[in-house]
Amino acid sequence: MDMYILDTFIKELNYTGSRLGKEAILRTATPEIKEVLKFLYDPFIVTGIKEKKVEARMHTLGFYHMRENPEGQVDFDLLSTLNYFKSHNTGADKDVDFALLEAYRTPFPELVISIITKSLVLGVNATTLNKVYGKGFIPHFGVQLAQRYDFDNPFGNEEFYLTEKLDGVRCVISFEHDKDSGYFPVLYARSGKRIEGLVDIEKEAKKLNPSFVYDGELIIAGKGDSNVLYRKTMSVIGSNGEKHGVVFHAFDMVDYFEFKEGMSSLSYKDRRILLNVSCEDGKWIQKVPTLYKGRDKEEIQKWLKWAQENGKEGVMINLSDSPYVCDRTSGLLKVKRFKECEAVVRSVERGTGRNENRLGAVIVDIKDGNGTFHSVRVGSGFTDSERDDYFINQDKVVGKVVEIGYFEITKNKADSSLSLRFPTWLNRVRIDKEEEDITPI
DNA sequence: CGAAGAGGTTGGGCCCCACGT
DNA sequence: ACGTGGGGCCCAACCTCTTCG
Repeated sequence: MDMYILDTFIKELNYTGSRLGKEAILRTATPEIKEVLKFLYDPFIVTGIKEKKVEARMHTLGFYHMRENPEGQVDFDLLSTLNYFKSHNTGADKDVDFALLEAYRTPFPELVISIITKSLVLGVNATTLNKVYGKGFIPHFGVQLAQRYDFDNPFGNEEFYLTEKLDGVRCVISFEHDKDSGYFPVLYARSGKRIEGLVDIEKEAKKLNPSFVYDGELIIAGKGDSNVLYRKTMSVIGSNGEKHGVVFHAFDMVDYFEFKEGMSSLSYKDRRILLNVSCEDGKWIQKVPTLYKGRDKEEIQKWLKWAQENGKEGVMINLSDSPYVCDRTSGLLKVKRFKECEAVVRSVERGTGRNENRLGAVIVDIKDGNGTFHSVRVGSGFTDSERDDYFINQDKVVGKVVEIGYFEITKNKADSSLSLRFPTWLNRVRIDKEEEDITPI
């Protein structure tokens, strides 16, 4: 592959901000460039190598000050190099070293490294690539995702169903066919990655109708704080081998082929009836109960309150006439309440990528009931101008009391220190308060 | 002209893997 | 043998810009 052609292609792509313009440039890609794009955007290709490992090995190997290699090899077989990392992807030192040696043979070592670390930013994504190169170019697995319900901007006078918002791991049960074993269930995470080893659920799933796909949430069985159950679930799902004690809570079902196409012909109302009659509650597979069905929006408030009082994450609004869409949709809405607390900003941290020369996050301290401080990073919620401003004028925030939004308090497993889940910057600096005046969480 | 879509940042916390001690 | 840190993924949040309707 001519590395200059690749470099020019990428520069052109980055030069235009227009999405339609990017599409036009993508159409000019050579088959080899398309392979590089496939490598970059296929989420199932991982290399185990990111910036930190690269930096560390650059240092060790003495590449640290070599940023360019104008004498390098222009005609370079990049695709074989990339292919190597498809199978050598545990991030071992020898593989990082190989990546560096290969990269520095070309005139564009940084470009090659950014491809291997999959950190090259082009302003396109799988959606655009598939639009240009055809469906299936980048494998895409989509499940229906909810939009946030806005109490100030509600939907019309439509019928809806309320269900509990479950805090676990999203899972889709689909069926495959095999000459020897017939139909057998396969479990997928939201990303399309297979979840293996859930043998109890797989066994029970054989009773389901294999011409449908079942959508639900995995949660460890048992009673207790939803925070604790969530983390136990993550622990079990994340580990290798056989997994036991996890329940699949089914909340939807879609025809197998319609799921593949991305949309159901049946409305939620009809799918729910189907689910009620075709999915029998068992030990490891259970239906998510309907909390309310009707048009009275007061019920949303009522059930949200119920959820909060009972330690639930929130509630889901399923609009009766909406089809199942394998994407984020306004036919499914999530309702949950965020909390706010006070904190003191300790330091400002530089960001990466588009935030390279400005604030990426701040490190704040929250205070517990004993007056002990706990460190939390907050990096979401800043506008670009706030990132610029607070990076240059750090005095505006460092040492100041601010307000932080969050979903829930988390406890560190090892040392019982506290932190916040989904922390966000609200840009409320309390000039009227000092560190001593912080309200404990 | 406002809504929706697409893209790119950022968080906590879990596991596995590689590596140094 | 054991602790530590990086990478990948699970849960996300939010902002910005372009295009659509």
